[in-house]
Amino acid sequence: MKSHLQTLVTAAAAALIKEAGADIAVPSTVQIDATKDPKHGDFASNLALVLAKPLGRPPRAVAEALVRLLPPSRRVAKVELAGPGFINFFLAADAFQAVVADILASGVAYGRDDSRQRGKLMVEFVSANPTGPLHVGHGRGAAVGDCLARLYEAAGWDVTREFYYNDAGAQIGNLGISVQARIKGISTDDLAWPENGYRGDYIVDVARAYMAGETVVADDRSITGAADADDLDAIRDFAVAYLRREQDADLKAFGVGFDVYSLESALYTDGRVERTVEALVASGHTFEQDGALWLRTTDFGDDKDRVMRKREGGYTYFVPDVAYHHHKWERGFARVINEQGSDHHGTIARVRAGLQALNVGIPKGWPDYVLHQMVTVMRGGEEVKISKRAGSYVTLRDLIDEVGCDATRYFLTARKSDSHLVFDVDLARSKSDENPVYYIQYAHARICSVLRQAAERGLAFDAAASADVLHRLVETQEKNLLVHLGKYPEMVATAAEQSAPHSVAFYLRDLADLLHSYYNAHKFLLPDDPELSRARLALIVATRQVIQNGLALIGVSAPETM
RNA sequence: GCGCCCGUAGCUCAGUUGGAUAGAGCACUCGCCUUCUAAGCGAGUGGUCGCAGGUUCGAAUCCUGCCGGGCGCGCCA
Repeated sequence: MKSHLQTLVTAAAAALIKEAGADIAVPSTVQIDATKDPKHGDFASNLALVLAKPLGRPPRAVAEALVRLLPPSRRVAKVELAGPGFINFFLAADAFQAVVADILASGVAYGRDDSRQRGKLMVEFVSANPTGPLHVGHGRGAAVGDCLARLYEAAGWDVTREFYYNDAGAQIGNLGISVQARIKGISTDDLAWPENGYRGDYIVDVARAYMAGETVVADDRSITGAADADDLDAIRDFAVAYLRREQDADLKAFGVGFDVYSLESALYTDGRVERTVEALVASGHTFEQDGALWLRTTDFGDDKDRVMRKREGGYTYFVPDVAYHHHKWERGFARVINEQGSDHHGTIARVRAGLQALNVGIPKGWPDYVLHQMVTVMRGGEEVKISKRAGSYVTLRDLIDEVGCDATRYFLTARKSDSHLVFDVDLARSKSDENPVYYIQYAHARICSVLRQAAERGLAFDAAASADVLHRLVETQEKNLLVHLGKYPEMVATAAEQSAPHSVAFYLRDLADLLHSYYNAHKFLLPDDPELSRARLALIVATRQVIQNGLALIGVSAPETM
């Protein structure tokens, strides 16, 4: 609808410029906006205001000329001038009603572009190291990252979900020592407890499973406990697999899955780290100082140079990071989105700088980043900080167990990711009108309920019989609903473009709002007027479809009863 | 000190590639269930969009400077 109006207005602008003999270009994208106030029609254009200055004529005069030159359209019922020079479009009723037929015909594909023609795209997210249970912050990353992946898929990208982790470094060594200490009966209160040991209760579970000779199977590895208290390598390998399995279980309970797991250790064993160093040295951007090897990342916009090889030997994490991202590029991902906590934002400039130094044709701003801010968990008006299991932080599992997967996903998705998020546990678990999750799901369940009643009363919905009765949808609530349903594809496209999953949650909240208002104002099952009944059922079935499609994007279920 | 992010109603937050009178939920006040689920609806109260300048037909939105909060600034990851 919007693009149709853009075509009309662009044509009018071209004609006007020609008529005036002016040497200016028609703006490449003519702005057409849905109006806020129905008095201003359905859509409005500010083009006359934009063209007034270059044409050297008052905005109102430009607007009048544009209206005069506007090609006729069956879908436009009326055009008005208003305010300083806005052109307001009033559309014909059937232009809105047609969206119902469109949705019913498209089904789950409504709002989607399933062609995958836009190319390969990777979303790397969560990427937690296997040293403990996932915490709320990982949960936010999982919810946002997975929703982004679904949005990009809906927008026509061929999406790969990737999880990157370190299974070898100092943190993992520390993990092994911690488990070994527990095996030997050392507790966190003892003097012998390792200085930087992981203190959470889950370490005890790992130790017990290892000594019991359990076999653990994670998504990307499996291992059997060797039950040897002195074999630190075996303990470490077992602990990694055990904690990976725990994380997989949490992610599965959260409805999040991955296509690829990448290991930092693999970058060393397959020689990529070494090759990266060689390539960077060959680039001429490295130098030796204080016994260390540095990369002059300041040549590429970083605010200080970075060490690659430490004085005592061994590479900093920066090198495998560059190697890893170079590999992503080689794998053919023209677009990569790294979803991370904003506390890591300092790494962005140096990774991009390292990739530029390689000089292999990677664009300057590649890869993209979506950062999320911290999550504060509140219960009973107070901040919750401690989980028994993890020791020092609230786990994702805690939240799922307490408020459920649906509410957790909704609350972690429904905020702009670069804003701090206050997760109110009491609100999320309340089964009342205060809770937006239930509000949206209730709208869906209500429609299902009406359809059950319809079947019982012999008014069962029939898509084929509804196509030619849509002109009966003329009430205010029906118009509002039709307009909002028509905006769904644009919402999906914009949310993907702007990497803004929260707009899906807000759209659904508004859609549910319109449905509930409609429900309270009008009846759907009208034995005395089967034609109107068919039209209204078609409208709410279309609404149900869009609620389902939207909830699917944020990974929240659409229950048929509540 | 430097860099990034945030500051909008009492609370939690939308709205930021400049558009018409700044929105929603909660809370508060008043109404609505013999009728398809009241987990719902309607009406009302509530704002110097952190502050001060600037840019222009027009600024919550763009620019500059302040104030307040978060995060980062390791030869840790």
